[in-house]
Amino acid sequence: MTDRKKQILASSQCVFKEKGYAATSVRDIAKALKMEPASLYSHFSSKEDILKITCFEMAEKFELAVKEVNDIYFNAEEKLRMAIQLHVAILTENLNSAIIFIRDWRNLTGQSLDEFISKRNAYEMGIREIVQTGIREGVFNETDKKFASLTILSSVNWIVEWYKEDGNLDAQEIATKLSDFILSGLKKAA
Amino acid sequence: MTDRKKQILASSQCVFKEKGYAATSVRDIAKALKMEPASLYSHFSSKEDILKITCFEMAEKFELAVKEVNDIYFNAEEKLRMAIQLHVAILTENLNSAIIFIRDWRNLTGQSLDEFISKRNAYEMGIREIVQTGIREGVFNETDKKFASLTILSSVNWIVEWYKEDGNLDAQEIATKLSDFILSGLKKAA
DNA sequence: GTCACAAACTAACGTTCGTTAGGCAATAGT
DNA sequence: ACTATTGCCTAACGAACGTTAGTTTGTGAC
Repeated sequence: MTDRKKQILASSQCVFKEKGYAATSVRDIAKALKMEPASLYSHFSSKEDILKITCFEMAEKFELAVKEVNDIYFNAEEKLRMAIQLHVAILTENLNSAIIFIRDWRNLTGQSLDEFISKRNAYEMGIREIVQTGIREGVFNETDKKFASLTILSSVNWIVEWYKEDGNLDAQEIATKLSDFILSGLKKAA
Repeated sequence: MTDRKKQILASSQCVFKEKGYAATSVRDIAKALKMEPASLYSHFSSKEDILKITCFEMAEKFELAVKEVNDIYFNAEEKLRMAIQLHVAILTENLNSAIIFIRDWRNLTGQSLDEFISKRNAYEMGIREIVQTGIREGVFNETDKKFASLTILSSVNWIVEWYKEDGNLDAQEIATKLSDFILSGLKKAA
């Protein structure tokens, strides 16, 4: 990928973040780059191409993260904390793409959509297995594994809705707080 | 609101749920109702009118729910459990609208958008106050209140992504599980 | 029977959409 | 110096968009 292509990609993602993929026109993207709409097609084959690249680049990052966690860390709490930390890091370091990954992937069509969904499911299964490991090890409460992993992922993903780069919480702090919350809950130990 | 208008509204919401508001055309809605696009304008002034009604009807339900909780329930854990239960009930009983409420409100414009955001913020503040009460009462851990309430809301809202009416969990069960998870976390008490 | 009204229709408006065709200027390789 | 390639341009395509105007149809009230 050329530098120019990366630059156009980043700018597109910025516009998508603001208006959403479906409500953003190719002309909006071009305007943000101060170029003509038609010129975009020297770099991308279609508007959906931009969405596709964005979604799959993010999917790959998450795929690598879950692999890393499973390769290196041994006990379940450690694994879960690390998975959350990596997840938060990916989201915050790629905030525009992350929002598109979470919010706009539905606009993919055909085979891309199917492939994306299966990658998403694979990642979710990765998290679910960590939860399962914890239960097997006796350190997590027996619980509905699917339910628990969906709840974990939802609270992690939601940070893209309020995270600001110049806010008072950095990614590491967020990950720690989130992990504490997920592991220990709100209620004071009796 | 006439029955026919309600019917058209419900059908529109169903189409919006599938494709998203921005990607849905007035012609898509009309086709689902087996009527002509122009006929919709006997009932609604614009496509955005449908979105507006949907979002604000949902906002009102949530507004009433938080009021009810604050009027009736006294201790913080009870309040939080009830708020979650009502929230889940609203989502599951109005699944199509709920998805639009959560996902598509950004497509509102002008004053409607501002008003919607302020209603949303008010609701979030209601939840935050419940958390605050719990901390004051000494039953919740001292924590970042904003962070905690956002995390709670995110995990509750995410159920619209996977909840199926014919699934094996009903709304009450989901609310209980979610409350348990939020209050006690994943980790076994030491 | 006719009047009023609601709710649907047909037809079309002007705009915006994603995309393509074809050309022009600059740059790099030989 | 010539050629190929890259990256942008202008112009425009056909399709789809949200919406409006004006008309017809069906229904209930008097």
